[in-house]
Amino acid sequence: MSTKTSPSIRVRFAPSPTGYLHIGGARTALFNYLFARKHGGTFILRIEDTDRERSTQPAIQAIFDGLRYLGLEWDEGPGKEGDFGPYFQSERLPRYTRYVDQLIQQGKAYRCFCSRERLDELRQRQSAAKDRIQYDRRCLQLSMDDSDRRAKAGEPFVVRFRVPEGATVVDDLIRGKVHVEHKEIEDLIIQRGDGTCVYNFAVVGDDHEMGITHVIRGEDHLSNTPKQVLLFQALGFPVPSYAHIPLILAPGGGKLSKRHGAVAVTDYHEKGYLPEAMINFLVRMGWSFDDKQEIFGLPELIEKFSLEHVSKSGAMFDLKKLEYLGAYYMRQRSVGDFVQLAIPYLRKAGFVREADLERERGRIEMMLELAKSRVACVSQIVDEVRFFFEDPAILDEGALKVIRKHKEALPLVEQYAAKVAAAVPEEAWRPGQPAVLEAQARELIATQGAQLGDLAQPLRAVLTGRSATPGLFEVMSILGRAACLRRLAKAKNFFGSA
RNA sequence: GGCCCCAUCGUCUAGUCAGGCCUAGGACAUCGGGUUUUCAUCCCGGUAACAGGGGUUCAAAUCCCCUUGGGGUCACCA
Repeated sequence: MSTKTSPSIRVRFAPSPTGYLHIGGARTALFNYLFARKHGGTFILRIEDTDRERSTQPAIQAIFDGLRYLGLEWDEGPGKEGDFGPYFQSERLPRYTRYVDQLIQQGKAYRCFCSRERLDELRQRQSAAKDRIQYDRRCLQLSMDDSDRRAKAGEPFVVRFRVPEGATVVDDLIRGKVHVEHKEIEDLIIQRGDGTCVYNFAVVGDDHEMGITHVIRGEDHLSNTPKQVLLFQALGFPVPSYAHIPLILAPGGGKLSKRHGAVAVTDYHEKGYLPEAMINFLVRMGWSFDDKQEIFGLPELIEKFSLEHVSKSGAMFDLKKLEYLGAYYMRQRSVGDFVQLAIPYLRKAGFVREADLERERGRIEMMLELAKSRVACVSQIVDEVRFFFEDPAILDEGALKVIRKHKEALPLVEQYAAKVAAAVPEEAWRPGQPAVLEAQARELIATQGAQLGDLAQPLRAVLTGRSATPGLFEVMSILGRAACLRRLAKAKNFFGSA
C-alpha cells in the first residue's frame, strides 16, 4: 500500500458535537485520514464534547454517520477502543487538574479571583480606549499565601496561564513560520470556576497523552496555536507538528452556513450523493495533485496525498462542481448498484410498493438504466422517472413549446397512436425493445414526408409532459401499451390547451 | 479596531519554495459546433486570470516592500 511507513504518526479528528458535521469538518477529517493512511499512521477520532450546554447525542451520531458514509474509518475512537482512550474529551477532563496544580506550583499559572463583572468592565474600558482587549494581570500580584488562603476560604476562582515574555514561532507545515509576540496573548484561563479545564488546555493534555504527532485542523485554529504551543512547553511536553488547512468559503465568499444550502454531510448523504463523489469534491477544495488530474478515488488519494500540495487560500464551495462529480461517479456505477440505491427513493416517493417490487423489477431496472446517466445524486431519480408512474396532467414549459412549434402535428400523433394500436398487440410490446415502435414511427413519417422529430417531439410531450426524456421509443416500451394509448388518447387536450 | 493568515481565468487549481522551459496549463461553469427523435452523455473549438504600485535582477506570476482586497481570531465555547 503505502511506500513510506512511519508507524509512529498519529493524527486526530476532533470535532465538537454541536449541531451537525459540517462539510468543512468532513474535509478536515479526510485530510487527517489521508495523511495517516499515506504514512501508515493512526487516524484517531476524539469527540470534544466538553461544552455540556451545546453537545448533543444526535450530533455525536451525525459525526459517526458522516464519517462512515464517506468511508473514513477511524483506527481509534468511540467504538474502537485503543490504548489511548477514552475518546470522549468529557471523560478525559478530570485527569488534567493535576497539570493545572503542577503549573501553579511552578509559578507558571495562577489563581484569578476577579469577578466576571470586573472582567466585563475591564473589557469595555479597553475597548473604549481602543486598547488591546486583555486581562490586566491583577491577580498575578497576589502572593502565594494570599492566593492559598482565599482559595481555602472558598472564594471562587479560575486559573490562568501566565504567558511568559518573548515570542513564539509556529512552524506550520502548510503556512511556514508564523510569528507571534507574547504580548499579544493574554493570560488565558485554563481552569474554570467549577474546576474543569478549558478547551485550550484540554487539547494540549489530550494531544500529548494520546501521542498525537501531527495536528491537522482548520485555519480558524491558527490563532489558538501559539497559546497551545506555550502550554506544551510549560508542561514540558514535546510540541506536535501543525498543519492549518484553509477554510471552505460560501459561494459569495465569507462563512459557509445553512443560508447557503446544505452544509451538513448528512444532507448530502440523504440526497444520495455517492461517497466517492463527495470525497473527490472535498479533497479538491484545497488540494491538488498536478495540472492534469481531477478524478481521484480514495485508494489513489492515499497514495498521492501530501500536505505540501495543500493550498493556503480558502476555497469557495461550488455546487456545480459537486453536481458534475456526482453525475460522473453515478455513470461509473453499475446498473445493479444504482438499482439498489434508487429503490428506497422510489418507494419513498410512492412509485412502487414492496409487494409490487418483484413483479415490477424488470421494468424498474430498465427505467433506472435510462435515467442513471442523468442524475447527480440518487434522490434526483424521483423527478427523473416520475412520468413513468404518473400520467402527465400538464405539460412542462419545454413540452408546451414543442406543442406550439408542432401545432399541426396532432393528426400525425393520432395516426401514430392508431397505427401502433393496430400493429403492435400486447404480446409484441416488450419493455426494453423499442424497435417495433420506432419502425412504426418511421413508416408513418415516410408516407407523410416528415422528419422523425416532427412526430417524436410532440409524441414525447404528450406521453411524458416533458421535452427532455431518455429515448422516446425506449420510454414507450417501458411505459407499456395500455399507458401509452391512454396518454395518447389525451393528445388533443394538450394540443388544444397549448 | 489589535493580531494572524491569504491573494493566478466567474469557481477549484498547476506553475511560486530551487527566477528564464509561461505569448500562464488543466478542470467546473459559460459560449459555439458535431453526434442524436429531445435531453443527458460523448467529441471538437472559443471567451476568460498573474489585485495595484514600487523595488532587486540580464530576466519576476515566481524574490523583497508598500497599498488594496478577502478571511480568521480576540469567551469561565470548542
